[in-house]
Amino acid sequence: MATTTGTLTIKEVAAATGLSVHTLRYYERVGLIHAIDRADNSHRRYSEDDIGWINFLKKLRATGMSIHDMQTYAHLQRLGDSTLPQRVEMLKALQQQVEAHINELNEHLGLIRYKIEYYGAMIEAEALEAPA
Amino acid sequence: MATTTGTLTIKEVAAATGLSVHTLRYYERVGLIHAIDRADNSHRRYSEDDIGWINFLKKLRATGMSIHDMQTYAHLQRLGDSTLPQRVEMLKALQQQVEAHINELNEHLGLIRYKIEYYGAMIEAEALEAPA
DNA sequence: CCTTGACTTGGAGTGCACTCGAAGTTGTAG
DNA sequence: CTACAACTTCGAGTGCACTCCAAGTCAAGG
Repeated sequence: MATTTGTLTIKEVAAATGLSVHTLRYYERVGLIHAIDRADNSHRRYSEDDIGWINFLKKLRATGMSIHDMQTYAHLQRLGDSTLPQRVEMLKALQQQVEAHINELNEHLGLIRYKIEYYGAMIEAEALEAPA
Repeated sequence: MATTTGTLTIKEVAAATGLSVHTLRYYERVGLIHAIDRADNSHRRYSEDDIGWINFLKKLRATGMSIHDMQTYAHLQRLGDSTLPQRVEMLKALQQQVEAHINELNEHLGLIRYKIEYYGAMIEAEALEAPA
């Protein structure tokens, strides 16, 4: 649990995480990321741990979690281990949403595949009707 | 291919499809839905076929397709069978996106499940340290 | 000394997909 | 005749998640 001291610039973190520097500052501003360490010139210096957290945030976003809910989660995280039960509840709710979402996508995927097949057959049929 | 004549009000279609009346008008305005038949009093009268199309639109949206791309698709659809190849291409691209999305969600789901497990164990451990 | 470039801040602007408001028309019920 | 409900249009407003801008600071290079 060695809290690595910050060494990475915001640009480096942007490159490492795929978020823009704008988004990194935005995330910090809205409390998704804790107040980042500063160098003497007041520039941000991120640690490796920060990268880990940011990558986790990215995953939460990618599951469809809203910024608002992520703020709640980040806040609980900062409150420490006493909030573990609440965080587990949030994760369980998220798990169910994601599972439901995957199921829905799979259903729609079935229809898409069917249409590709069906339209493909129609195109074939037309090609036969009017051969070159 | 009997083009059923419109009998359903916008409210009924909203109830049937789960879209709001606002959204139904909006979709028509932006060209996702063709100009709907009107009753003598200029009220919209939807057909069963319209419901089918709207439900398909909902599925496209649910896969993450943008309104813009849906406009393209709807436009091609209205141009008739000659656009089948382009529509198949769009569907194939969509299929790949959805498959990729599902894979991503499954990966993140793995992490979520892991965290639920791990945090669950931490909570257990804490409960043992400080028994009631 | 001057320029360049990477950073800082606060606040404004953007794009998307709706969502709503205001004012008007029409048809039915009391 | 009046009230009401359901619809109509056009345009404005909303919420989300960024995304960008202007003006300023600071360190290093020429």
